[in-house]
Amino acid sequence: MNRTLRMTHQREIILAELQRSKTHPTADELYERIKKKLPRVSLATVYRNLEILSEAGLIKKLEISGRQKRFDWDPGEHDHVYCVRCQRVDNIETDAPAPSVASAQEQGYRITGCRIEFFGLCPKCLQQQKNKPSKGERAMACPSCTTPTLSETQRQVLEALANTSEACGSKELAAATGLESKQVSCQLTALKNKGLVDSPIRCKYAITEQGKSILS
Amino acid sequence: MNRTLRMTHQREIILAELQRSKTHPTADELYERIKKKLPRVSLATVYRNLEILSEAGLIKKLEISGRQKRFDWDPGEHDHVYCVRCQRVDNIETDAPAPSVASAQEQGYRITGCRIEFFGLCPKCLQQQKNKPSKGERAMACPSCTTPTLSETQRQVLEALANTSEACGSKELAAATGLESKQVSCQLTALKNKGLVDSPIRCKYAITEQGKSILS
DNA sequence: AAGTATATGAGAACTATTCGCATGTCAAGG
DNA sequence: CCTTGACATGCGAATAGTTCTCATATACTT
Repeated sequence: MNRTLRMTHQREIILAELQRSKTHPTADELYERIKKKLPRVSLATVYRNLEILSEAGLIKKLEISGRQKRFDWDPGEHDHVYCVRCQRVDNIETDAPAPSVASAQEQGYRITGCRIEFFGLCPKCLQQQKNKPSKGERAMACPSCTTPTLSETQRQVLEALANTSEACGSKELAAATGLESKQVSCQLTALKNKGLVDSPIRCKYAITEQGKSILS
Repeated sequence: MNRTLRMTHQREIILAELQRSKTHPTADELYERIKKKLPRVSLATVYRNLEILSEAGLIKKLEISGRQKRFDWDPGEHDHVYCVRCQRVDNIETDAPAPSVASAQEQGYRITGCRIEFFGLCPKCLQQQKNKPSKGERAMACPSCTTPTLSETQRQVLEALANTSEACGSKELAAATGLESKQVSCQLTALKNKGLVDSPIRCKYAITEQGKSILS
């Protein structure tokens, strides 16, 4: 009835690869690395084994703050910091006493443990933020900095905007593109959120550098 | 450039509904409740507004341990307990000092906050666990106790098993069902994991009570 | 009242993860 | 050394939770 764990080749590699990593990788970061040594592994196997190994207590599963799970080769007690920007997770040392179970008023709960997470910006993201002060609040809105993809309509609007020398209103753009003005203003909002367009004067729009570069 | 928040009807209702809840609901628990007052709302609206409201600081988003996000009408500082079994989340009071930012050795991080979560079993789940001592370790393996669904092949195997008076081997079952023995043993494993079948003697299988009940 | 900025509804898309099944492999026993 | 059954794997499909897209509707500002 109680299963016996078998140490298969893939399991060994997965464990080894995790143990050599200084950070706390996600399942698919590991998968990418493992594929180099074991080109035929399946992502499911990686997930499965990480799960199994952590149930067996050989590693630890970190379920930090809503995002992907991460895995820790060190199953001992320790706390973590994570970067709210790039999601990186590191160990952290604290000299505060761990809040004991006794210290909490457990209204009827049977408490079995406690997790402490710090969060903030990692050194790298801190650096980046200093370099580009990120005009306005926009940077916050868009967590990932990947190149945005444009819908057909958005491209049309953006191109029209690229052809004007000065900021112009949505009506002119509607005329230039042949689209309805409702549509245009809606697309402009989307483009603005992506940082491809900005609005130097209320209700006037201009293409940004980023907007130009995406067209080429 | 800086957006203005509009207090729309749906936003009001969402906020009101969250504020009246004693627990910390997930987005779609809220959605279900809100639909009763506002039948045409869309789930996306609920998500969007919860996000916006929490950015605005009117409510708080709880990203606890890997599962769904939950929302808290109280944006003030406080800690939480959650049930590892049913995922319920409650507030918890602790008399331990909050680990200050200073107490952590932030290797290059700029730390902006800290989160403390306790976990364990909530009163309800504690009760349930006492009532059924859950034979063996099986309960651990299957976190959710929902009725499992059977594939066609599994049902065949299970039915064959129901027709035998004693435990039997996979070969006999293969003969009885007309399936290949490989398939049968594979399905047996699946069925065993679901608790519908057990193996009183090594390599002999029998249907469990639960298995019988699922066939009817 | 007009016009712009914002918000919404509906459903598609996306991401991270798990499942189902056929097939492969290991270890023990005849 | 060959079978057998337990345990593993690869693959693709399924799922859950959440976000995005776009047309349309609504709230503010002037």
